Amino acid sequence: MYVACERLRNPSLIGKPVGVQQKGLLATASYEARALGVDKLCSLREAKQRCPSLILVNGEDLTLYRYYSRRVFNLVRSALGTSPVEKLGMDELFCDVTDMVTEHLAELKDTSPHPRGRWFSLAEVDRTTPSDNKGFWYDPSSVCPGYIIPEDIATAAADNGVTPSTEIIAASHLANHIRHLVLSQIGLGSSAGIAYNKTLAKLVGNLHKPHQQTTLTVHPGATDEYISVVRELLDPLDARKLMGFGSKVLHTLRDHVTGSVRPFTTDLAVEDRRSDTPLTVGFLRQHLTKQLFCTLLGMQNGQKLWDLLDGKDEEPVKPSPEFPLTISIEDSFDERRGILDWSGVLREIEILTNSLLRRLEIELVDGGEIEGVRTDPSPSQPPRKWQRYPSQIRLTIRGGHSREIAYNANRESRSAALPVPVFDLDVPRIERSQALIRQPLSALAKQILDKGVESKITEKYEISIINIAVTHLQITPPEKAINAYFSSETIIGESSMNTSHERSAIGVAHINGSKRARPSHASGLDFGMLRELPPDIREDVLREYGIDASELDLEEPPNKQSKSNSVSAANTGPEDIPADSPSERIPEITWNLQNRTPVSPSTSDAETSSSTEEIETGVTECELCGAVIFGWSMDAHKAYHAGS
DNA sequence: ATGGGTCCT
DNA sequence: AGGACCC
Repeated sequence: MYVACERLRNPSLIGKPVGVQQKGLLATASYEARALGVDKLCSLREAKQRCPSLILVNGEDLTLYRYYSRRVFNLVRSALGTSPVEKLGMDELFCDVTDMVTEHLAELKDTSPHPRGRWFSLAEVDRTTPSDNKGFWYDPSSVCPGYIIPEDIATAAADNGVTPSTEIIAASHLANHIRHLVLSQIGLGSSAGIAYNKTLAKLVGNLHKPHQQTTLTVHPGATDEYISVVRELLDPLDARKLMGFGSKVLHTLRDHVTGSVRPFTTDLAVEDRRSDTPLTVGFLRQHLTKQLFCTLLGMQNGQKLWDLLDGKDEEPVKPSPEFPLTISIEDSFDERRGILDWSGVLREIEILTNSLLRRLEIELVDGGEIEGVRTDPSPSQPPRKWQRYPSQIRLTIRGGHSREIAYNANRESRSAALPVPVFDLDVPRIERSQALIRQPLSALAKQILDKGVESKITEKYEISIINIAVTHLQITPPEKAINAYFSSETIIGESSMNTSHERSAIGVAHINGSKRARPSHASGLDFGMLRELPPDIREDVLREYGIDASELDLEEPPNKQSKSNSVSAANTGPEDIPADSPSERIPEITWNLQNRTPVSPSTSDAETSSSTEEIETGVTECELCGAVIFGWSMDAHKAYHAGS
């Protein structure tokens, strides 16, 4: 999906081997690149070595992908009306189309046959799309578009007497139509799986990847038909392909298998499992028991996972809320960047905080967001109103760069109330960021870092990840804060005491960082950071160093690494989308039609050819600046406004 | 591993 | 607050 989005921004990438880079790692690669031997998640070095022609794009900034993810989500939701649509990550959706299909089939009863086939009526897509998007024709005699499981069902239906249900056929055509909608209106290709539950839909959706869909027609009614088809499908698979079988679960199961099965078996197949062969679904079901699952994995979870081995899954499609539950931003640091003194830590936290506040304005403020992501009800007057108010802020730090730390190990987090004044859009963002550092973030960082004995000795912190999250998004505005959060005036009361405390903490860190040398001009004062501090804090720090602020010309950068440059390079740069970026194409969607009726997930990648009537039709005028723009580049143009 | 997310304990 | 899972 990332490659597909990049191709919408830069069509010259179409058809070429493209890799998306995040730090030293290849986050994903186009199918062309995969054909040349490049794997997802391999190191950059390995990728370049295996495929010298690989074109790399940096994908550390997710803004573009979030934007298309939102658009696809909104498009699918609007097409499906009240049907639940659940997002899984940025590029997969589950859809429970039970009600829609049921209504469709009910309507069919009192409709006479039509030469064009059957009309499937949809919810209105949205006001920018042609009216014929309120439904589509399909030919029920074509059975299901794309691949079908079991394979012979289309041809041998008459023999078997097993024919796909009318509902799964309708769902399959619906999936096909939605995929067409996403391609034609957004320019992203996709694959889909259609089945009677989430797990099976997701599973079959991954079977035929670029731009295909797969329908598993059998209903989990415990019939012999269902059992045999699903076992044939699932048994040979690595259990990791089932949702919920993650690394811990499989490790637990493997430990049990290698420990308890080996002593009393000579089965070569079992011996194999001890080394590296994957645990298959069939092996687990045949050699383990439900009771064992419950013992090993917990009562509830064990039951659920055990049922999954038979393709049984009752998980509902949970409608994803319009706004996420948390919004977070993070950066990772290697050995070169990740050895920081206290002021370095604060500097990185400030950069991240500023990025986070920018994102909150884009995603939570109505009137300030990228057009098309959420619709603005009255373009004439900009309301600029917060749609959600996070109430907590959390700082997470992962220390250490050693190879052998387990995934997610060493992460520590602390959270605090989010000060209400961050919502004041009249205050410049950088000031609000700095206030957040002062106000809870530096204290949270201290709580996490100053517990490390080692760091106290060296005055250096070994840091590999910093993450800042806002959580508990509320619809109702918080109580109005009593001011002074941003004020440089000293006021009486608790808030001024807190502030004062934090200031002195910053000053101390500086002194320690310079090996407690005499505070002087030549000592370890970080001028770059000093300039970043709000003037009142800066004065306090200087006072601790015994420096008269008037001796310094802080407006003149001591070196050319001015702070605003570094902020821009580290975080805002990639968000500045060129106004003349060309058009689009692409991604992966997984989506799903669920339970009593079909589910489908899907994923896929860009494709090259024609995506688009809509995309290439004509010229339109930008609502914001009046520029006349080709339709296909309007998204990028608007993103340009949003990012500036 | 990256830069995100969700839910459960 | 951390841990498991997902992309």
